[in-house]
Amino acid sequence: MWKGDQAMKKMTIKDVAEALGLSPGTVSKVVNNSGRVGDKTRKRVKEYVKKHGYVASANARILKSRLSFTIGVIFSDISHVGLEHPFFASILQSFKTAVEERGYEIVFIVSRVGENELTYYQWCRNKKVDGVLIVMGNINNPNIQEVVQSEIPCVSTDIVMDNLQSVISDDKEGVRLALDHAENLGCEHITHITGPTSSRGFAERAAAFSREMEERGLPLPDEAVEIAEGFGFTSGYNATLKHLKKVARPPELILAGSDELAFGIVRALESKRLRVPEDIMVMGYDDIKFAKHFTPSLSTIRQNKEKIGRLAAERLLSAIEERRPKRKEITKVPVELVKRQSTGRG
Amino acid sequence: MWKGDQAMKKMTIKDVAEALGLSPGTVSKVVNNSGRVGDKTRKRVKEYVKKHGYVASANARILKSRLSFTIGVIFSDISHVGLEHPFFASILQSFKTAVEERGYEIVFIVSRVGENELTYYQWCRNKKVDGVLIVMGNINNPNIQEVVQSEIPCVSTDIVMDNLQSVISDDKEGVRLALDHAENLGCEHITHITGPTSSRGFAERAAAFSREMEERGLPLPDEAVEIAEGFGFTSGYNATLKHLKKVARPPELILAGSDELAFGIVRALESKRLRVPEDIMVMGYDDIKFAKHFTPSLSTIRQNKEKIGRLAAERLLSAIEERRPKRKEITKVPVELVKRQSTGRG
DNA sequence: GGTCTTTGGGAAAACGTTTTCTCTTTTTCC
DNA sequence: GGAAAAAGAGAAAACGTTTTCCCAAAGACC
Repeated sequence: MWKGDQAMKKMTIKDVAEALGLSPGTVSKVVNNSGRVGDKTRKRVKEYVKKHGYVASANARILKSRLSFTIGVIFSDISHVGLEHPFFASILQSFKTAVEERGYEIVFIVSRVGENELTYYQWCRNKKVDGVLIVMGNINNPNIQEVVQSEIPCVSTDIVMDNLQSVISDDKEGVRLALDHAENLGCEHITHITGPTSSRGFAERAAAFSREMEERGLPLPDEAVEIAEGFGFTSGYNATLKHLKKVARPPELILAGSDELAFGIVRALESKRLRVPEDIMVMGYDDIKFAKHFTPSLSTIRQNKEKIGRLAAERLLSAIEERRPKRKEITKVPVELVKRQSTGRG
Repeated sequence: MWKGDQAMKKMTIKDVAEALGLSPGTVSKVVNNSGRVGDKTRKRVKEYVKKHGYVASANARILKSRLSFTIGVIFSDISHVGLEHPFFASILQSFKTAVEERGYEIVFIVSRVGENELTYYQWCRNKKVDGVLIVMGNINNPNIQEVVQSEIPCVSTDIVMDNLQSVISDDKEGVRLALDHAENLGCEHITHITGPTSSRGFAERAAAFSREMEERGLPLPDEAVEIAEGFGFTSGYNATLKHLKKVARPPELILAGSDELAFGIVRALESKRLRVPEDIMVMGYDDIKFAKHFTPSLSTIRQNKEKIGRLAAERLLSAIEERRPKRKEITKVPVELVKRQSTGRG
């Protein structure tokens, strides 16, 4: 027989109070370190609680006190790749461990509960989440706008909006580092292949690329920026073939908007008998775990995913605990150039 | 000024009742499709609720009705790689979408809340989760044992225990397919390099490997099974070097316990001037997304991660909704051989 | 028309906390 | 020693639901 048959009854605050000859209120005060309680009583309660492993019902507590110690996570809906996307998964992981260290937990925001649809904001109110992390979202999504403009503290590691704190990589710097590297390698004809510009990161890098190229006086024909229709391997592959058809002569270096795109780019080039890096060099962006195991190992701009997640957690928790009014604020996290074979001298 | 200043007051069931000249009880009955309510009233309530987007406070509901529509997820603690592990992330993702389709949501079980430590079981009771998914866990962890032996419905996609439903790959079949493939390629001297056998999957594959090798009458010296000290690239790399030192002559094929190990194995071999697949073949296990982009692309045994997650969800939700007594039950999900370059003819 | 059911809906007691008062008792201070 | 202040603890009212009774009205039946 399974042990559940003898499942102990859940211990409530009343049980504790009774066992100690106190009132529930007093016990509550001890547990929450609030209110005034005598030293002796305090100690007695603390000991009992520790010994018997009492812990307050989360739901009752939240219901009464409107503090849930819960962070809602918006992982967008765009297809259900979510957790399988290494870059976002990394950020979420470090955010998660950071908030957990401070006693919070994360929960995914969904827009359906039972039968009826719910906006993100309604859901958050409903659940009384203390804050929201947007790890992947679209600026134009009204659901996201609503929650960002609401009274609920938010932070994003992806988008930038009014009233929203963002913790993101310094994309301008990233592109600059990439182009410095390219110039050092003697490359002048450079193409940027990136993902849909509906994603802020891609858009920003594309813009920075054009600006930088111009400033450096490097050639910037229209075809120098190619937008792939997605962000995976296949998108990079197809975009590359398309690009090669457009241009008279392949560029000397291709800067990808992400590592996954770069993988596709490299394979597409190879399929056209162009060797990387001998005939053409390729740089990625992100430095996901696999970039260094790829062949050729991928030169890339490393985004500090761990730090982004951790910083986002700090910002959000401060905002929650200090009840600051919301305002737009952007924290840029430095990026780093990682040189590997894909831009190595042949 | 941000919209939060005018944040609408949350609508409660009382507001709805009042607006319609009804009692909260009646509204509740309509919302939950329970109890007896006249057709006209029912319709009136439904319309109002839909129009004004009322939705019951999750916490109040859970507190009263002991049904949370929430699944706790145990992602173990072993380092904090969790979400960054492609195999487990995939399973979790498909589990997540499957339960969300049925109106449940997932939440990560942590063993600390505020200041005090909590066992998984306590945490579950505290949160009133309806069920638990163990996506990565250790049989010997008392915390896990406790929750598995409790009255809370559980399902695992990793471990196998008494009173526990498991949805796992057919590892015996996987190893058989791998060895069939090896034999077809004319390999006899085969080594298995796998991860720590504290993980069920690794242990099972190692066992299956030895058994199968014996049954086939293939050579099975002690060194034929090498246990790496971890499950990442580096572990595979080091284990391979260690293995090569032990043996007089390298094996003809190495079967890895996971793709990530296989990546390390291949690179280690290459560092010793052994070409894959010409000099020695390598097979992975899992077929994570990157296996096909690796060079050489990795032959592997594909675990159907999507199906495992989905099936686990189905099993768990049925168990919850049908209130079946718990018992050990293993659902094996078929695996599939994927032939790629790492075992291709040179 | 008088009983017997059915039907629709409300009252109120939980669920397990937190928190604001209030009330004693004790301490402090001159 | 007495008044004022402080300290310690309890009572009770929320928080927003669900659910069990219970009661009145209406239908059904002979």
